[in-house]
Amino acid sequence: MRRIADSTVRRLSLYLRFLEESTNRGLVTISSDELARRGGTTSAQVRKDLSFFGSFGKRGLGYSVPELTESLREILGLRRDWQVIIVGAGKIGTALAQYRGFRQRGFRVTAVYDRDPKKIGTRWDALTVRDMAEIERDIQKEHPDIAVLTTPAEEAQVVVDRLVSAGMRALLNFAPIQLQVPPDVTLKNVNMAMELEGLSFALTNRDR
Amino acid sequence: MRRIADSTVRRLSLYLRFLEESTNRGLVTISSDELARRGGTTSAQVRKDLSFFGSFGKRGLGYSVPELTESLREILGLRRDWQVIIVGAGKIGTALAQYRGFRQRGFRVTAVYDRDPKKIGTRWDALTVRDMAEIERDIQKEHPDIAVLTTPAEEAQVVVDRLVSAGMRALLNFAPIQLQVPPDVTLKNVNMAMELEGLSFALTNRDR
DNA sequence: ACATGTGAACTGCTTCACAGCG
DNA sequence: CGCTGTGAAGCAGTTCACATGT
Repeated sequence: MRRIADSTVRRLSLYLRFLEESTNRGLVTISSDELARRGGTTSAQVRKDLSFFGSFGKRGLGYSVPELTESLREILGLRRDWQVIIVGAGKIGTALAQYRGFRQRGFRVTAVYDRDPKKIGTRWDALTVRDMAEIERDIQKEHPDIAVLTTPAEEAQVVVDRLVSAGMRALLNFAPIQLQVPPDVTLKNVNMAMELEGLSFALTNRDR
Repeated sequence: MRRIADSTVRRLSLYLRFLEESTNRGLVTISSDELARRGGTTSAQVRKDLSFFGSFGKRGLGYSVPELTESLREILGLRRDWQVIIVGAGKIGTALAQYRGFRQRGFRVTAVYDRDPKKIGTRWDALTVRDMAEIERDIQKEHPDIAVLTTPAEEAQVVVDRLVSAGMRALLNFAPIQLQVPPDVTLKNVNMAMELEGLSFALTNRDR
């Protein structure tokens, strides 16, 4: 398989969302044009994105909603559940741990870590905040798939180094800092400061 | 001014972060190469990014940390404060409203809205949750600059339409849905579901 | 007739490489 | 000599346009 662009994967994720919505509305087929309108892209883009993985449509007709849904789940690796740990039990970590959308999509939060003794042992729903000191042991025992980082920026790189050497290979970073990871580790960033500054730039330079 | 790529603006935001860090470490000058290493890019990229806005460096020397910091603040529109409202007082909205990083960077959360009567009137810090019904009036009176959307996905588009017709021109959307806005409105998305699915894809297709 | 699938053209971001200047 | 600033080249992602299959 040829290398797939990040932008393509993001759009596949969107298409899947529309397909799920279409299923709920009882639609049986959908065209690349309809998928494109909802995703703010073009029909050619939709077809090109899908073409990297195979031929899923019927000429003259469009795509079968259930079949394309299943194909996208397969492509995105969503036919299985993923074990997620959250590192950092601050405001955002807490909010994420309790966020329903995760489990609904097959991302099961199985542990939350913090190093603050006041937080360790606290319970939310079925989760107890664990001691950061135990994280290496736990990773080697429980093999979580994805770590979500919600520590303060100052600690994030140190924590990442620990997670990576303990074996984590997929990280979602919320700390407003660019982390360094080895090439076999996949890192995605959610950087609200950056997005806000993007809005600030747009507002400032609107009428150029 | 020529149209600036989104990716460029995001990097400028990163450069600014490193510059602030460099200031704290007492550095006086910095080279494009150093900026590049921290941002996971190349020195040519750094120089090209900056070149869209002017010449900030000294040949043979590099960039003055305080001068480049100030220039980037200017470019990104960060020499003023921005008024931010949060729409949706759920888990994530609550976490964001209390997030210190916002105010530190000049983004002042001035109001939080929800339509749930049980939440309206609740106080956090200096903020009281306001009734969603009053949002149009408030926008016209208080002229907030940026709205952060943390409503459930089902309600997000309706809320956006209300915000836009009330005059909002910059939106940061946390709902896992692609929103439609007119071309004069700037919309940025933070979509955790999409990032997680990107990680799922990477983990699944790693050894292609 | 209609919508897909895809090579070819195009657009625009990134990288190169070097002239220019301190 | 070192590092910036920048045209030119390279490359990746997007769009076009049409042959193809139903």
